[in-house]
Amino acid sequence: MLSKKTKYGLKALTYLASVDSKEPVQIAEIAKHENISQKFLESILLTLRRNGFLGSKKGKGGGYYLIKKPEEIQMTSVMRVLEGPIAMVPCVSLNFYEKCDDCPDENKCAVHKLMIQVRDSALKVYRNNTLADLIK
Amino acid sequence: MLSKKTKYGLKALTYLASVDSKEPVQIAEIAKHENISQKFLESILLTLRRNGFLGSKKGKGGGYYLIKKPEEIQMTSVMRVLEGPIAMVPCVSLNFYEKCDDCPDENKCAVHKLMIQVRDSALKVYRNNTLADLIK
DNA sequence: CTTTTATCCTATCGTTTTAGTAGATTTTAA
DNA sequence: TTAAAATCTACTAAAACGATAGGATAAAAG
Repeated sequence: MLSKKTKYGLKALTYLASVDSKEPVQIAEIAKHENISQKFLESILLTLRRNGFLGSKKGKGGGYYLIKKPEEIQMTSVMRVLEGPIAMVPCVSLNFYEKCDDCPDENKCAVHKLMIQVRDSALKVYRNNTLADLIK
Repeated sequence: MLSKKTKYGLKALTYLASVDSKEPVQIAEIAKHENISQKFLESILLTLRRNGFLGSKKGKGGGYYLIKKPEEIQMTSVMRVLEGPIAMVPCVSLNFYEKCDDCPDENKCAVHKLMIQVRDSALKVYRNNTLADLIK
């Protein structure tokens, strides 16, 4: 299941990409437009800012804005920041690899074999989609 | 993340497929071989039996066995029973569809657009793999 | 018919994750 | 100096996860 965090984060990003203004957009506006709890969205935008997707401005006239162009924002990186590993098991994760303690030999593991394929197919989709693709 | 339930269920199925015996295999044997808590595995095998993947026999010489041939067991159906919907959001699920209450128009939703692609790519993999493929 | 072996079933439980909420603080513009 | 906005810290309710406990049921062996 996709977490609400990821879902809301993606919606916020696409909203920012679609308004395409040089002026910062306020949390309240995004929350209202996308039907998201404002307080919850706050924390999501914060992590997006800390991870280099958004810039912010405080005080009156403040808000959030995209730092990069939508065409330059790949879904792989967005998903990794919001949702975590793309792989469904740590033992097939490229960026968050961990060995299974119950599994003596990865190469003979059926779960491993299947999840490698699932990971690759998901990666293909995420690499193929930028923020710009999603707002077309 | 793949749940332990699904992971263990898959391992149990592949073990049963690989021993390929006409005799039922006991839970204890599977649990030991795959390093799974026996009690936990019990409940997993039970749901696999209730969903038509396994047969069982009680008493001495009892245990579990595959009902169908490994070539006939598709990963789509296994995943749906153990893990639930293949889609990451209910609004793109084929078998468990649900409308999002926050989303006014699915066709304009970026999350929807992306998750449709992810679902299709995962489905492709699961449809492409039977239990027999995983033990090769 | 009794004992043993194994599945079946229901209930419970501790931990972690999720999806928030509350409230005070800091920064900026007017 | 006041109002508007993001920032930060802490807390919480509910659900999901990963089991565990203990008895019920069924079948086979003696």
